[in-house]
Amino acid sequence: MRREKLAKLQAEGRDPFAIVTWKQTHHSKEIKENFEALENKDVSVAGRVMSFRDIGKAAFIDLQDRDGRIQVYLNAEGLGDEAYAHIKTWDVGDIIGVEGYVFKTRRGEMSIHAEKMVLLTKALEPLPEKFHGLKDPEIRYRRRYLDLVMNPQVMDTFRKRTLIIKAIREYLDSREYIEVDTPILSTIASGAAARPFVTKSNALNLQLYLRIATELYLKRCIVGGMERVYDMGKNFRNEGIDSSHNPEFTMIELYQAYADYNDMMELCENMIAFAAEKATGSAKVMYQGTQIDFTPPWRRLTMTDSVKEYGGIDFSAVKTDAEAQALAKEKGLEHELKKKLKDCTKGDILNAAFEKYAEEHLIQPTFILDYPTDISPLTKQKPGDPTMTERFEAFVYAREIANAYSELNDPIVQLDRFLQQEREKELGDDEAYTLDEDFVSSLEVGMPPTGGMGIGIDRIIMFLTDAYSIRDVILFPTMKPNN
RNA sequence: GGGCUGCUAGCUCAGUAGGUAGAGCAACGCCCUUUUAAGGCGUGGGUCACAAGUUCGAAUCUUGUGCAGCUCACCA
Repeated sequence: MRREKLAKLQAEGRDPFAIVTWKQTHHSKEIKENFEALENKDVSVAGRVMSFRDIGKAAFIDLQDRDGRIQVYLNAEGLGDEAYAHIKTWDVGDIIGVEGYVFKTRRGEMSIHAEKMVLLTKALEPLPEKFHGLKDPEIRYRRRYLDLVMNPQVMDTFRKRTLIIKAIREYLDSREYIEVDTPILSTIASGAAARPFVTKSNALNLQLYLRIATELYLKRCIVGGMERVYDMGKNFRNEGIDSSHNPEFTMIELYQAYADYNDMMELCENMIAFAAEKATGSAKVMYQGTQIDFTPPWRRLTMTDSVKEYGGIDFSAVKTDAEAQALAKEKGLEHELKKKLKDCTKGDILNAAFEKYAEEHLIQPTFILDYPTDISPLTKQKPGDPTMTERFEAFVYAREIANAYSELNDPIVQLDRFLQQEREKELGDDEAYTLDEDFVSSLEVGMPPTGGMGIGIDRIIMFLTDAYSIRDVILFPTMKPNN
């Protein structure tokens, strides 16, 4: 039916697809916000026909543009008999241009009294139903364009996404950080515990990996003397998909020379509070019915203290791996451990106890400090305690949103840590860190003491837009094909 | 990967003692000059996700497959 209408239009020499441009002087929202100034003035708008109420010798169209909707009133007096009859053949979903003057209907609806209307694009597929809209999550994600047309909240979320990302850039740029692009394709995917995607260069006849982190390249930039750098972009991890994981996701990593993890904590809480205010107008936001307050300073708690507080286990009294193993057995922690109990260090067991007892309680923004050395191969040890590192993770609503540390810059220790990881890999941990020899040699050139941090941008956006699933903040989430 | 749930008209959803498939909106036709989930009268529209099985007969029961959502595990 719509195809027949299109064919007729083309036969009549008014093919909408032949039109190249339309002069848009106003958007819906600015007309509504400046109604008094614009009343009886001419405007030109464009957008999609969302509903068409034909009442005979007059009709009303709800026109939707980037910012919302505005009603268009049309009749034969304003447009001429022939044009009016023609416009009545248009459909919901069509994209049109309208010129006319601004006025208010009897019911008080701010509207445009049409004087000229042009069909700019014919929609061959009808839109979902106007009242119930589009709900099916599969169609919403697969055909996001329909979701954007039908669900204004979705448009709002993705506009906020842009505001948040801009705010983060603004925050760092104003503090003399340099934004760089590090490689997405490389022969070694390291810098995080994750399996990479594998691809191949035809020209080089070479197996390449998609990056799982930007860390090792950014630290090379610090070695080179950039002092403050960041890379905000996609990482790729070949892992499962759920409501907080997408195989490709946006991450920022930033590094600051002559700083440590305490400086990173301050940067983290201030930057996220800044982004929250820019995007939502407040550092306090509602997330899934719970108020989250990002106002600095956030709570600071060591991992050991968190396990003591929430699990009633005092690891500061545990001296050896054997004692820790006995404790793990007593508390039934074997289940939480990846390795066999006898291969576990005190650090592995502390981390397992943290995940079991403490993590779920971390609703308001909280920094968990001082991670075991065994699970932190790129991190500097704490002065006076080689089993622990100067590392923190930030938690909100029991989810990790940031990971930061005082960077390990001793090339000899770093090589040892990588070799330990290689051994883990041989023991069957296919997510252990891969040795990057060139990175180690960059440390031999000399990296100043440096603080670094990674923040999951999608997760920050989830909290600031009240999104339950990461798919609601990624325009085109990864999906299996369905035919 | 495990468990649970869903898949019926373009959209939102009904539809089991197994018996020729329904509503609202959308579409099509007619009426209506300030409506707004406009209204009134009329009409058309389906490989019930896919495949096999049970049965005289399957949207409905059984098995398998696909996709999706939730959830647990894994993973930061």
